[in-house]
Amino acid sequence: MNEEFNKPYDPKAVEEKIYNEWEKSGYFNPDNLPHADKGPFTIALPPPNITGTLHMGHALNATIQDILIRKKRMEGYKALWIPGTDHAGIATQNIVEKQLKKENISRHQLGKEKFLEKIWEWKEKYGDMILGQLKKMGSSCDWSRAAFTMNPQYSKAVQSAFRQYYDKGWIYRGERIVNWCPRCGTSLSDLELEYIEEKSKLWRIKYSIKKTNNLQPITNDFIVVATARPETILGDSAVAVNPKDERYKDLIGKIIILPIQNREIPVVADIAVEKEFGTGVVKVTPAHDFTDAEIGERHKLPAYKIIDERGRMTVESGEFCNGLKIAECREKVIKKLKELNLIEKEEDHTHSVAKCYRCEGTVEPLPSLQWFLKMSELAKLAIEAVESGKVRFHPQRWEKVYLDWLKNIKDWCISRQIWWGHKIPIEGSEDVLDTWFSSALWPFATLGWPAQCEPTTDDKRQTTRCKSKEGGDLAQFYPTQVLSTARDIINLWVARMVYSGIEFMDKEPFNNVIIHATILTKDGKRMSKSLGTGIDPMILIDKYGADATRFGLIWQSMGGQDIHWAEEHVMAGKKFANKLWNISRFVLTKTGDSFVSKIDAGDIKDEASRELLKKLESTKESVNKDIDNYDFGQALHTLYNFVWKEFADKYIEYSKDKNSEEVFSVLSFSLLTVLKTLHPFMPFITEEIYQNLPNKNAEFLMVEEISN
RNA sequence: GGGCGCUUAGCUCAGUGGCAGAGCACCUCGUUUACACCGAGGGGGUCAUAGGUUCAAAUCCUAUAGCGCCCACCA
Repeated sequence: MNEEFNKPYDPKAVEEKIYNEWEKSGYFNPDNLPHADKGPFTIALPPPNITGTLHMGHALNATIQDILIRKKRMEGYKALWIPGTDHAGIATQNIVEKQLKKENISRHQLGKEKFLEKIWEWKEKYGDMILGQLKKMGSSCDWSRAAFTMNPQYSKAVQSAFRQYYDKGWIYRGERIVNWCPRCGTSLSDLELEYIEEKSKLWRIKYSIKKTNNLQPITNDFIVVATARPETILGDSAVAVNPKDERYKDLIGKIIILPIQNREIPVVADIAVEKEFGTGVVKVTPAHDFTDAEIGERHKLPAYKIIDERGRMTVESGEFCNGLKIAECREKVIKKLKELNLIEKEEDHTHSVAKCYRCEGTVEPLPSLQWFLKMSELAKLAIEAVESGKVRFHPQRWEKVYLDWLKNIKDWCISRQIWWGHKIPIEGSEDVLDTWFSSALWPFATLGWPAQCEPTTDDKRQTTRCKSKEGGDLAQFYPTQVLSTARDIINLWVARMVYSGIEFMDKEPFNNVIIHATILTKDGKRMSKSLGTGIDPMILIDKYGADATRFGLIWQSMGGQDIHWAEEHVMAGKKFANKLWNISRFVLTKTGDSFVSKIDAGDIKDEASRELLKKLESTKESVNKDIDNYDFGQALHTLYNFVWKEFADKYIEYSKDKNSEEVFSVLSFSLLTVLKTLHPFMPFITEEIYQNLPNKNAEFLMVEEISN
């Protein structure tokens, strides 16, 4: 027995050494697996953004995927886990910009070329750091295939995808109201907004009605509109009421004198107006509100762009506020209206405001010339994939989130006015693509699409399809089997991968989607770096070891429920590792040269031994079943219970005064079986113990054969 | 406004029709050579509330309350 086999178990002495041995073996690459006689089993790691380091969610997700990959590898599949990182457009640009700001440099001072160099430097540093952290977790990824969403070959995939959409007429350019982040200076898609509740005011403002002639009696000489954004008065081009609202029936068609601007605008009837809200009269600002834009279109109203891309009032807003910031203009307008005695009432009002998901600045709807991808056909593909059951979510309830979004989808604004990203491959456009445009291609772009394709024409769908070249990765490893990811990117990413896979590869990119738990603080708050409520998985690894950290994460993942993080389960994992360590020492000391790796259960006569083997068998079955159902926590509980209660407390105690070959064989066989079954969950310690067995079947436990 | 999830021991959570469970914490005993990161034993719960179905409800149904999340054209 190895003299390292001292007590207690020390993960630090083991984990790095074992990981290096695994890497050296080459077995993370399925091409090198000695007995992979079953089909390929592929998982594409959701590429972490290069914006920082890994958090608990990444750690949980890496563990889940590693469990699946390691189990399949041991079962004889050509197991491939493709790792990589995402360039994460706006997020990365912002973080590098912040970095520069500390040195008092703006990206504009630096210039585009130099700035992009800085980002590439950042990418090298943090990209490597992230991959290093995945290794510390024990992730058995094939690093030789590591991908990055801005690698040269990946860029080719992005261009091919764009071209194919363009050739089909699904990409178009248009001046439309988009979500605009003045701080980032770019458009955003609907999914890139975060809404937060803000306390504000609702102002009731009097708009006077123009007298047409003296013969027409008018009941009031003004009407009252309610608004939360008085500064947009400057861009009003109508006032609208509900056509069925009896109160305002006579008003439809009348002319209103817009305050401050003194512009004449009509009263229109539109179904978008709710009779019950506010006064039932709404001001219409077609350039700066999505609903108002629709009303404007229906009534052919002019759109005055009064707010510009920097969040300042434009010339078109008039001399009154020209050049002011939005908030300044609001103050000024309110002051003026008060002077004119046009504010009837000012009341407290809470409403949700759209914020940029990357910088938290307020997003302004404004008209802008952008590129769009037509979604109607693509959405159909993604909907069908889930409704037909070809793609399944676990837990299933997330399918609703996916389908609800796809069924109400709008065209996707794919252009961004930032520097870091894939340039739109059209002459004269400086825009880059939404970072999710490239992420959407991940499951096949990482495997060599489109280089490994022979294009074939599909008349039915009038599209060029990819027929994967034989022998290449794409033919061999696409589609992947499972995707495991966080719930907040179901639509942002999962849905887009599904239709992209079908559109370009004619095959869903995966059949099963695991939506793993979200990890919250103990009192149910979001873990956040800025609030200091986050927990760094690397610190846990340092304190308790990677196996214990993985144990703690999985122990708490039950049925996809959110996890209120409790560190004591990681400590339990550390104790369990130590228990296993001592069990192994006992078994190895006791059995010595009699250690056997195979037994014939039928030959065992001893009653307690037969009983243990029965329980061992049912534990194995139960664990396999649970993993197949993605009930990882349940599987670990079952295994833990067997090892500690049945094997250690009962059988090992029983075996102490027995010295028969029969008992020795049951002890050794049970230990080996436990190591194999537990290896996907706690790979380091199980591998280390395996290395100390007197006779073993394989070079590494990682490639030991197990049956399912 | 719509949707989803949760509420079980001090804490974190399993348990989906048949005697209330685990980990941690707590108490008692135990320096038996695998392990004190241990072993043997123990205390502790009106299963959010109200009503219903059933021989039987933590579990199924209805309503209510609280917590959390998501979506929406919240003027």
